[in-house]
Amino acid sequence: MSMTSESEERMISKNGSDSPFDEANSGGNEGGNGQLKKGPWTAAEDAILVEYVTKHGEGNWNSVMKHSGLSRCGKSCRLRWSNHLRPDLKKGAFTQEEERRIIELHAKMGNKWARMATELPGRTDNEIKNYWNTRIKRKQRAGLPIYPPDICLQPSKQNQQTDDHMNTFPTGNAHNPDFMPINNINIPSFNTKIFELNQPLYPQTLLNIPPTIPTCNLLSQGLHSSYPSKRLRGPDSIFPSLSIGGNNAIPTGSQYQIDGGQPFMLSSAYDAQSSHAVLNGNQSSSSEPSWAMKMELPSLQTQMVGSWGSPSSPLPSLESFDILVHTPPTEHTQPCNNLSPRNSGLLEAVLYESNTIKNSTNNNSFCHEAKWEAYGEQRSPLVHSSSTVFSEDTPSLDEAGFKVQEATSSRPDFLLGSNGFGTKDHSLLHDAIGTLFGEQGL
DNA sequence: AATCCGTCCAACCGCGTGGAT
DNA sequence: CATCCACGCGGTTGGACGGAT
Repeated sequence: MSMTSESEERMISKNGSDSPFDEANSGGNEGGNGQLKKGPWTAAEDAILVEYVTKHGEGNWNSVMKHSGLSRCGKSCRLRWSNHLRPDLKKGAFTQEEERRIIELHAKMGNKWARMATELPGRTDNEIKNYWNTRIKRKQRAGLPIYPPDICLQPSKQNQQTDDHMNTFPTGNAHNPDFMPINNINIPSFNTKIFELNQPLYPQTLLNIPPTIPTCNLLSQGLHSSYPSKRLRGPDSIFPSLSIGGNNAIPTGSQYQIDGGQPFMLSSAYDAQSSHAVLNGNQSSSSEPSWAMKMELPSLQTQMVGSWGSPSSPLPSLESFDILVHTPPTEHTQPCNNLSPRNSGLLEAVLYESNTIKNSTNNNSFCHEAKWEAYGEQRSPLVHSSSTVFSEDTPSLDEAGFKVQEATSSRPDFLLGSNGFGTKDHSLLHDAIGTLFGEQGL
């Protein structure tokens, strides 16, 4: 980008007074010297800005800077206006209704603060963002679920009733903090104890485990933004589609039981017609949120999608990774055309490769094939290896107090609640990488 | 009383997008 | 078509504040 006004402003602010308060602050204006002021706004500055905007209207913020006498950049003016000076702003703490709305909206949209703000009259994106960030931190510390189950279930019902994309569960939640690694949330939080714990907070439907929990959302988080937006960036745009859906890891209709509780089905939105079903926004948007998993499981999915899948993750591209993973079993190596370079399958691939190496060493590779065949489909090792890895190598989930009983068929454990790379998974990963680089002589 | 620590929130920063030229 | 520019979004930072030690 060229030297925009913002660039200029950055230069100025860096080269200019280091302290936003050096003087200026007496009235806020430095006007003449060309240096842009930063830091807190003064009442005088506010007054100037309000007067200017009242007179000339919003927009053209750089001209505000030029003509109002404020030595604030246009961006700063816009922010100040929209976050604090706008007459229609609602001040004060969020009401309970607003809080609930925020939770609902976040469940639907993920970190789309600006869009959420449009649904909450008088509230700003910054306000909502701050609220959410503090709230989520608090909940994470407390080991509580981010979403109350009833709210999480809502979009499901809506989805079943309408095709309205606005009602779809977020598929762009790779950036959703809720799905980021939550190290301090223990797997046991999934059992009913956590629900009891939550009762005072979310008195409704806490034990109302949905009869049908799709797997697709687990995998699709962060891959698509379902609401119309002219600004698709980050996870919304970098995952045009992943091929996981074409190789759904969980057999459709598998039934599971948690701690002897009510069995529930794991249904997959994947079907033969839509090989991208799981990760395709349309498909996933028609599916339900797997609230329980998202809330409670710092699972492999969570780890990978939330952290590894993050656009900011300094991970090697798939291309570079392909250099590392150069010997996948051919029969499992479906062309993975849809695999984004930032696909969360990266870790899976590492684990897969490691495991493959290990097992080939131990003449155990046959086991992988058998297991995959048990899933009834061909799958890309880049996508599904972790299921094999974890089903083989991950110790019993019971250790973490999270017991999942599969009623009908084999399933990838990681989807049901790996312990989110706890100690053992870290060692597993370490082991895997060690295997990859060490045993392969790299 | 002093210090530490966590929370809240205003503001900043980097970047992407779309319109204008 | 390329470039410039304005705008907006989401993430992050840093200071103020209050409670705990």
